[in-house]
Amino acid sequence: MPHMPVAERRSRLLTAAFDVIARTGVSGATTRAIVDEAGMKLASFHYAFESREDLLAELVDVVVGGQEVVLELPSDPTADLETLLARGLVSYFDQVRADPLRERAMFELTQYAMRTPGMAGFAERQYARYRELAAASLREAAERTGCDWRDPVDELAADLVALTDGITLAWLADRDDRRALATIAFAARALAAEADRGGAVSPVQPSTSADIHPTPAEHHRAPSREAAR
Amino acid sequence: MPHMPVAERRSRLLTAAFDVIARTGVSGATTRAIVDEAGMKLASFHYAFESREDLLAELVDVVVGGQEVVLELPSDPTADLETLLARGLVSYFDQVRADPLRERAMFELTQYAMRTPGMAGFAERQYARYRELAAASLREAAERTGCDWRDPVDELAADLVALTDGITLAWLADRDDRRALATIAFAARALAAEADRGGAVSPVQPSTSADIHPTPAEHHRAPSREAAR
DNA sequence: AACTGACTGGGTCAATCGACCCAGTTGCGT
DNA sequence: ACGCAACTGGGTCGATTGACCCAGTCAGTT
Repeated sequence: MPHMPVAERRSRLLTAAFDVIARTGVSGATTRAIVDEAGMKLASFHYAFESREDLLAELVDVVVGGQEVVLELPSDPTADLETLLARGLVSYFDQVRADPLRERAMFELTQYAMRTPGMAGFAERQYARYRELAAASLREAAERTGCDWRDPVDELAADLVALTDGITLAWLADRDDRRALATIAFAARALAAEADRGGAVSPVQPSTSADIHPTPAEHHRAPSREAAR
Repeated sequence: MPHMPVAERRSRLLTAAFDVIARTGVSGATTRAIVDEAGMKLASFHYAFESREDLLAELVDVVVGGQEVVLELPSDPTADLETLLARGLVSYFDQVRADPLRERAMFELTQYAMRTPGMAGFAERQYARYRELAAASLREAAERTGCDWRDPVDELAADLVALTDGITLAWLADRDDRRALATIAFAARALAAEADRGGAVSPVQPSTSADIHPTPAEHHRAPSREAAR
């Protein structure tokens, strides 16, 4: 309603568009729905953006570049590599659970970019970014536990991205927390098996998934944290 | 144009709708675009289907139920478990490469089902079906090589589905054949590590991924076979 | 406090959407 | 060959869409 600089207005419209896309998909993100979500009038839209396509292109750009957190590794000096990876994956999964609509919007935007002629490269860049972040996490995990990856981290990063994608997609479809956590345990086991322990660390032994469940018997429960605005 | 039974007409409209969705997404699959693709007139649409939603619901139903091939295991009595899984995954990947639009349409329909109120269960059923097929493949692979899965196959099936989903999604985004095959090698290694060799089979040893690449150094090349029509 | 350019609000436009209608035509069962 | 139900074709409808316009209003500068 009140006056505000263009940059601010553009930014607000972008987050509003993202929220609308999360709820109703890209096709539901009409100019009217977006300005409604942002609490503006329709004319403000074409003042801030050339067109709807223009906004969507910028949104994809911002979203790809702003992608930050993949694995948040706990600072536990006693944990071995597999446990560390499992904890990191669980923390990622908690993020997904806390805001499922965000993940849906991400997939939606990726598919939109893939099928829009001028934006073919965006989806590719997005996955390159994912791998980048995954590689950083893998490097740090190995360093902390004194392990060495047998193959280049970039290769392994692609494996990690594939696993998180698969876990996320399946969970979005069936919302089965238990199964997702079981797959996370498998993923940690599989990734840890790709490393040699470099120093004097005790050998990695196959573990059950029980020790990585933060809240063991809490299936199908909505997360406490609300979606960030 | 000519007369034909309702069932035939419905069927043709369904496949036409699937093709349109593959090309332009669910939102692009308007009633006019669908009948155009099928070579019919607009009135035929509402003669065969109650509404556009009705067609989409039936399409999701058919697509979920008609899902068949996941892993096609080669009949090689000398292959060990990991090699068998790797070959199966490569054959799946070849299918994806042969008809990428089909996979895109599948993801598109899954997302549509997830965000459409009345069709929440369809996405869940789809993934249950995926796991079912994956479990069958895993069971057969273990049986052929005389191995035993340490955990229930249903658990492992979820892992396999996550991996194939992740591999497919990443490849659709960047079309990097080499990376996809490397991830497939990782997947086969990781899955095979979940089995105990039951009989007198030689122990599974870590292998490089070189032996499963059908065309080792062919990056970013479009597949030779064209999408099936 | 006056001025002026940045910004808003409400309205309009052609295009496209799903849905529907109905007079005409086709081809099957008999 | 004939009757009639199954089916087609062309047109229409209200709703929604992206885009645009312009007179009015606000805020920062002087």
